[in-house]
Amino acid sequence: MKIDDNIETFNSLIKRRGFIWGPSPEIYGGLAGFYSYGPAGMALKNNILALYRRELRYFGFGEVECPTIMPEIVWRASGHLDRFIDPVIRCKKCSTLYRADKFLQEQCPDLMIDGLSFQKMENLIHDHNLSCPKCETPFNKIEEYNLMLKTQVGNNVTAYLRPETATTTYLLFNRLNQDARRQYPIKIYQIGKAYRNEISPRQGVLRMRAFDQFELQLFIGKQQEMVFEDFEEIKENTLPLLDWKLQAENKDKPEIISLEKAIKTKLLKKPAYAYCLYISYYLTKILGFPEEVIRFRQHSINERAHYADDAWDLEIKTRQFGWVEICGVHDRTNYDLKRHGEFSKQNFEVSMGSDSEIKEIPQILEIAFGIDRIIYTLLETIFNVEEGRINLKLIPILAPNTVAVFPLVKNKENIRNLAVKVHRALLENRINSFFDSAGSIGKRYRRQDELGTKWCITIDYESLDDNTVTIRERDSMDQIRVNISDLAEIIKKKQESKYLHFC
RNA sequence: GCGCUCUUAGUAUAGUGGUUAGAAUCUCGGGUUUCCAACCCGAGGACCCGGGUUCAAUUCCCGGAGGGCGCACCA
Repeated sequence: MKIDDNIETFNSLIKRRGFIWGPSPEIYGGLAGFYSYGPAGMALKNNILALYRRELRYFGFGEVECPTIMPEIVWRASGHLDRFIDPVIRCKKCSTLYRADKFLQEQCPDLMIDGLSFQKMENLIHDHNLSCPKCETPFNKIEEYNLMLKTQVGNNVTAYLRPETATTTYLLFNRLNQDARRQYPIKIYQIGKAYRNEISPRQGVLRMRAFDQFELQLFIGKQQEMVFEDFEEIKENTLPLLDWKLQAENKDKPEIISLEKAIKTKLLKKPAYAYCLYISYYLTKILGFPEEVIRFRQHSINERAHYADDAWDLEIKTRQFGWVEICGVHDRTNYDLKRHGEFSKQNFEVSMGSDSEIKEIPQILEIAFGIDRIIYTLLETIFNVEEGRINLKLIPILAPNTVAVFPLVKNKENIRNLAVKVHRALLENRINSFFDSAGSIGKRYRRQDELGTKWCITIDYESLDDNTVTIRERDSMDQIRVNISDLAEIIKKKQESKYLHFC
């Protein structure tokens, strides 16, 4: 079979090898914006999360998990109820849908539209005799389009599926404050599902209606943001930064700049925020993304979310979709805690240091990853076609199978038996080993290449005499011969040494 | 959500108003094979869903769902 190095080959691989399937439920035709992970995709996802959990212990983060459904008041306080419900107008004739506020602003650039009530916008549309640009028909009344999925709990209590995990983490603030014993900043993360009722989901898993988020929070004092101990350790690292000024000049090449310099030149205001950018870069790099495909892009002022003081997206360059945001780093100020303090009538002014007299509501810095976007962009980035061979260059600890074990030929019973024995022994050592004896040896290698398996172990005639096997490396296809008794240790060692040295 | 367009085995496709719906790859069984998708034998698997027209619909028409592209949307 001819294998082309193109995006179609990649797209079919994702399905064929059981990474991502959908839209689900496929047997009923699918519902747009919902996807399932197959065994390989789920193994990859779990491996990424396991790596992240391990790394975040190193950086001093704790993990929490909150309900995915929260009552209405939470979203009123967070601001999502206002911001996630869009006013839309529908043409009576062609039923084209427009965002009422954006449409008004476009038609009447001089008017101040932001913050107007639905009724006022409706009046304005009427007063200005605005009609559908396509067919000149007048509009219906303004309707609500709710980006949050609404549900009912118990006896008619209105609740919403969370559109982000972050807010649910903030609701734990007084508990976390107690738990942390004034050791600020409090570093906490949450991994879990979030839901958004996208108008028209596209681009596969990049815009799903149910997706996994991985959001890290720093609760931190205003002073501490400016004088931040952890910053000192990482300030010499360089990041590719594309600020909004460069963007305004229509440039898309980021400037490679050290964090120390970025602070000095006021490109970044706060060392603690710079630290967050670094963390997001670190977590991206350790998955095996090459530098060339990573950049940070700063949001312009009107692109920012309602809570943000500064915002940069970590973007990955993809073949299929251009630059894709996989992570947003947001300076949320004390907006969230202030609001939840007001709405819940709690006092979130706390002492963050040794002086009990000094109290303030903590600031929040947030690093928000979309896990499904990480997985898609990673797979696309490391997908390679080399001389007609598909090679998925996953780093070893992320690969669904750590190793695969083959008998060189399948019809020699003693070779096969030894291969099974070797495979079992690896499993005993809790190494994810996969056994395969179907087809030719070459075919089995190729199957594993498509899954990103770094090492294939083959038992041949020589093995029967001297208890050695070959280890074939995925990228070079070179083989080394080792003793069966050393195999598990060798694999474990190889696996560990293959990450942690990217910068 | 609008417009255009598409939807056939796991994957990528050919084709048809009456076909045993074809070839590739794939999967399974068997043979062969001393290391990179080889070969031989055998088997398996598909017309997105609903309605209409018709003696007969996978094929034509309408609607729905889903995908692609453009517009709009994307805290």
